[in-house]
Amino acid sequence: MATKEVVGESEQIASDTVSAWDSLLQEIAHRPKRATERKQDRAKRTEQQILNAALRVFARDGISRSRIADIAAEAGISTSTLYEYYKSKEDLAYDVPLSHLAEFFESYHANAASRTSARERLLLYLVMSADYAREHAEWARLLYLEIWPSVFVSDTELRHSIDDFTRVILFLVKEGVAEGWVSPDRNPYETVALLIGGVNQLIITWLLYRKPKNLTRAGTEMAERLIAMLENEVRR
Amino acid sequence: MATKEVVGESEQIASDTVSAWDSLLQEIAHRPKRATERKQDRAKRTEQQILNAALRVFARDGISRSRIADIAAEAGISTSTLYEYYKSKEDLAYDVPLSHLAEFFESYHANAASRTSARERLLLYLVMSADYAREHAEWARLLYLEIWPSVFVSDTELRHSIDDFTRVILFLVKEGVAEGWVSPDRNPYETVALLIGGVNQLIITWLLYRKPKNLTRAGTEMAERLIAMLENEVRR
DNA sequence: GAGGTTTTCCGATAAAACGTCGATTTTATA
DNA sequence: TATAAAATCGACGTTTTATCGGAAAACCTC
Repeated sequence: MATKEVVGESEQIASDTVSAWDSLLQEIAHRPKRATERKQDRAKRTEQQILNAALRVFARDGISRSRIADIAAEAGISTSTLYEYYKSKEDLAYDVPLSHLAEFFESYHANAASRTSARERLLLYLVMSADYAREHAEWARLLYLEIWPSVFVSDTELRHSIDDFTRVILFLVKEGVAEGWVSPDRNPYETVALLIGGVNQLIITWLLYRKPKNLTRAGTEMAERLIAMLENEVRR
Repeated sequence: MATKEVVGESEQIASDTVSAWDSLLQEIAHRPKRATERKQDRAKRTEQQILNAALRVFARDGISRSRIADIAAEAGISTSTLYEYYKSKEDLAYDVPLSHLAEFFESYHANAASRTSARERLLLYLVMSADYAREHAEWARLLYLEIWPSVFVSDTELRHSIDDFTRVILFLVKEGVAEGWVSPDRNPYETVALLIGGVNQLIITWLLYRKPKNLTRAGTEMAERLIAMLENEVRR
């Protein structure tokens, strides 16, 4: 926390940092939706039904085994109507996780407001990632097991959102260096890979085998451990 | 390294450990191939051509966009012949990475022979994982970006092989506890997730963005850092 | 090396899933 | 309530996956 003695440039930086943080999360949580929005209420409802149905079917059967016809049926519409909304199965699959991802960012932004240090914010971020996956297992299964790594998401709204996920951590790691608890000698990108990798691996294992049983607890433990490890690197 | 004074039970354990290690890698590197093996040489060649063609096409187009007809053409056979070998595209996709994976285990086993401590063996394992991915980028792209997380690999030969990948690390982590450089207070599965996660995230990032430019170097750095972090946890 | 058997290969075709289009119904609005 | 725009759907064409029966090649035995 900045002391009152510190003024001028330092103050400026602190203020810049706060605003940079807020605008980063603002931008991330409210990425522009698709250009063409539906005009009628009925259509908005239909769109939502499609997304819900798609999430269920994709999570149950996997994207490649899922059939457009099944999703349409589940949504209570005809196959051809679905094509009015999405031009292909791939297109649909890449749109499904977006709303949840935005919701996660928003929820995180709200919760992070009370945390002042980058250290606490990072801890919260990692813990919340795991917990959100547990709460929304269908979504998580789709995102982590089927879509995240896929190359073909490039140049998609979704790829940007996934990259945002990384950007937040990168931002906090750099602040961590400024705060002095992250080693400045380490490549920040490497540190990011370390953090995301550890947590994601935990989530993936849980999605595949339902182990560890308590993902929230395991996520917290992992997050605390990772941060403690980073701190250990500087104090020597 | 065991001192000469230590004999009897301790010696026994050391010997058991070595043999457990060797038999683990033996088992892993030589998992039984598919039950029905081809009888004629011509057919064996055809099978190889299919696998090579499939790797190329899958890596280029992604599994879901790839067409069986394209793979067959690339392999120089008819579509129906391909179906004599694999009952579906999915089946084929899950068989493709296997031979490379076995090769990796074998290569690792050979290289690890000269390393005596679990620490060195673990380091080598992590470094070699990254390096093998760099050397066999098409294979790595298929395995890491498309298949590894997929739920539907369950009950497949491939899933066993992927689990083997984890088992080796788990084995070494437990030995690390015995050797005293891994904290016994930590859940070994968590430690494994940490290690695999960090390295895999690095590999995935490289496959997607070709960053970091030098994967071998980055992999070595990451592996050394991870192990140093584990060591930091015990010395306090 | 001829005859018989098994293995491998392929063309034709069925089955399934994807995707399009014009006609029809519903909604918004004036 | 007349009209235009938006949304829906059934019918149909296309693409991709998968099957099957028979031809061709390899193998085996005498």
